[in-house]
Amino acid sequence: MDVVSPELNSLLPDEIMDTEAIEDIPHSQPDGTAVQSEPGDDTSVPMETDTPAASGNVNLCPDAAPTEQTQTLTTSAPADSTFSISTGSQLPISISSVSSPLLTLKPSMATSTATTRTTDSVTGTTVTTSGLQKLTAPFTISAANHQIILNKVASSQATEAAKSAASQPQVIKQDGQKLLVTAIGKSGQPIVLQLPHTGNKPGVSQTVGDSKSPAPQFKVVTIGGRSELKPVAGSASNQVTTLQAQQLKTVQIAKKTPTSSAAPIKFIITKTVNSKGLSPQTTVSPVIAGRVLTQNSPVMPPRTITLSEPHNTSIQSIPGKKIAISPLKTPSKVTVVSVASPTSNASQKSVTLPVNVALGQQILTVQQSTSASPVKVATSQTTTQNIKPVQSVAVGGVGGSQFKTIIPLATQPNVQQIQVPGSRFHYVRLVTATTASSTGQPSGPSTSSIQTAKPMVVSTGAVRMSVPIVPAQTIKQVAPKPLTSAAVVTTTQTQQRLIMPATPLPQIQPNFTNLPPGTVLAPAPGGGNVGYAVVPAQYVTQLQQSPFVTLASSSGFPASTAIQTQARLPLNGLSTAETTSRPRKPCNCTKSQCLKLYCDCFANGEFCNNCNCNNCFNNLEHETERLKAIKTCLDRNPEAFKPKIGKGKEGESDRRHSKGCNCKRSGCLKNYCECYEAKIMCSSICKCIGCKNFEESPERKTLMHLADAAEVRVQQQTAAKTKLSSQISDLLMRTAPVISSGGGRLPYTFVTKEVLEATCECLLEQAKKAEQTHQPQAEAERLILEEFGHCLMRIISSAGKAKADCASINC
DNA sequence: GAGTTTGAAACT
DNA sequence: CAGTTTCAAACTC
Repeated sequence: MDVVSPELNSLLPDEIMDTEAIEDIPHSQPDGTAVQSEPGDDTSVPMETDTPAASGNVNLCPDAAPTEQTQTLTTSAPADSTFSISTGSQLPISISSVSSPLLTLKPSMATSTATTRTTDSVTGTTVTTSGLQKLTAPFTISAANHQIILNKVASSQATEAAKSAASQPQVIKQDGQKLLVTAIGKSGQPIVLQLPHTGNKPGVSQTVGDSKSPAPQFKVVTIGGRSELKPVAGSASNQVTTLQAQQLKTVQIAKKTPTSSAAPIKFIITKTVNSKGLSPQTTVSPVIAGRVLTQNSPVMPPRTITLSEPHNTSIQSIPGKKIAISPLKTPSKVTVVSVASPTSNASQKSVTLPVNVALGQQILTVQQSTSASPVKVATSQTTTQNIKPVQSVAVGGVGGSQFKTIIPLATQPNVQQIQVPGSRFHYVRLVTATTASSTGQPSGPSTSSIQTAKPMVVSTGAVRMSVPIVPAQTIKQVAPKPLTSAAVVTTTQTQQRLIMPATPLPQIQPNFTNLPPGTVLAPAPGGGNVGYAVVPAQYVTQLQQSPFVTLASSSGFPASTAIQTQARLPLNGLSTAETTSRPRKPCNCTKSQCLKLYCDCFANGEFCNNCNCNNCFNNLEHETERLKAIKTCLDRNPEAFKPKIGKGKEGESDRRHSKGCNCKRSGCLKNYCECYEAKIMCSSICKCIGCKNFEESPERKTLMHLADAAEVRVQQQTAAKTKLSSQISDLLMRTAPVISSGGGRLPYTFVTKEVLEATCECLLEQAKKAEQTHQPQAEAERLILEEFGHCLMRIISSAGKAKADCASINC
């Protein structure tokens, strides 16, 4: 059984995609401290650096172990862009340029004889997690669009050939094979590592198998286009610096073999961060489990991306391995990671996540297959163990499209949700509990099982949270765990959705991107053990608040409704700020069970929480019903859960309703109209009658003016109230202490009841006197006023005297 | 707060 | 695809 080592998990938050599955690595030492790589297996794949004139500098800095073959490639690039890659145990990639054009790196060959040998059986791409890493696959880095695409040859034969002739260069097919690292940050541009389409280059042979199998694209979606560099690599010598592809990743992607039952080819991208746990040398990783790390440092620590693929002879012989990855056509990007069933030790049992790319979504399938030979991953503390890759997929849609994370879950996986700092994505780490027990993972002090269960907290900037979550099946096993004070849960990201594989539901898989958050795809009857659960960001937040993933949690906690804290997902077409500033209205559904689009909560992919609905099924307790309802909605309208209001290219003015309204009586000037409600004009696609919601509409202008006026009034009133309140407060602040102390009392404070009565008596007495003397009325009034003046003078005098006395006393 | 109006969603 | 019904929000009183 495979369990992600705690160290690796602890490092994961920093990573976009992190599959830490390393399996079938022969010759791994039992203690697991180091995975030994076989020199013979090391297939040196010439890596060429193709650097466009305008591209940034690419440096391959091998650091290396003496035995390592490393090459340093430096490519001329724009001054602003620098890309450096050192292949030793690590592949450091540094991109210092944002605006630089596409940078294509073709490392001639970097082979490292590190302890860990992970070689892509198909492409020969090797990524080592234990300090030795091979980067044999050429890759392209486009700093301009924040995309780094690593193209990997998906030919099993290539690997086989490589094994047969180690000296022979492996074939790298560069067509369409991409490792896409997408950093959705400020620009929203992904970082793509891509193999150049150089075809066959000198020293590079292409295998037949490659031509048959479609070029797999591996897309790693990173979080937040931060410019900071993070130390990901373990060994000090090996460093990868990337301004935008900062995420450490260990991605093991099992190539799906459609035609063969043989074990799937695995493509492993291992970020050095993970290797930290594997390699004692690794020390740089900022991410520490249980700690809050601030990653918003302007200086981005170097990152290492390791591509490793365990050798599997059986696998290698299988041509035509495929990875179901959709072309990069649609803005929506989906990465799907499947975790093989932990229960099967049978060789080549691959649980390939059937990812449907139908919607043009980019889907990354990361699969971990259990092979006969156990994968030996050297961790500092653990012995040989199979590490299940845990993948998080972030789908970054253009124009506020949906972000989703699809994670295949093992049978009894533990999930750790990771919030990458600065990222708008939530990451989920899945750990197979059963594997931990079965593999007899070392029960060291800091056993991985325990650590994995613990929530990771990674803080960077405003968003800083990594919380373990459990898969849909094990949701009831979540035990509440108080968050640390440092843990700050923010859901500032725009629509974030996590798809957690729970059990297979093939019929829905094609619509992953359309699935609303919170969707749990139930396993299809007779299907595999891999399913999907679409977890909304809110859900992640919910889980963050209490859930504690226990590995051996067979005892089910009842599905906690408490964790269903309503989170705020951006509404259609609205920015996060807009949505976060305005809490969603609770629904009042009575008949729909909140499982129809009538319900705004459901329509927005949210769980009901603090709503006024009756007989609500839109919660975790009714996953099945909810799933079914979602499927129904999707069947009816595949885009049912997509935002209705698409963002225009340039600001709000271009926003428009995707379907248009059908208003008949409201003139589209009431909130009945979805266009008006969204504060957008009706467009040509609207079918409304008597529409007044157009630019030149006088009614609309009047309404707008009235609205503006009302708003102004409200603002003025608010300002006036605020001012008055402040004045009163100020007055109270000035007077209250005086009154209490007696010193410095204002004169009027001396006008007590007694003083007032005395004054009145004086005035009356003066009036009587004038009356007795038969003074004219005017004179009488003068005398009275004069007496009043005298009274005031005496009061003031007394006040001053009292103040002086008080002051003297205080002194 | 109850009742009415409205239009999207669901249904036929 | 069109017409009708259902539904819940928006609105009015």
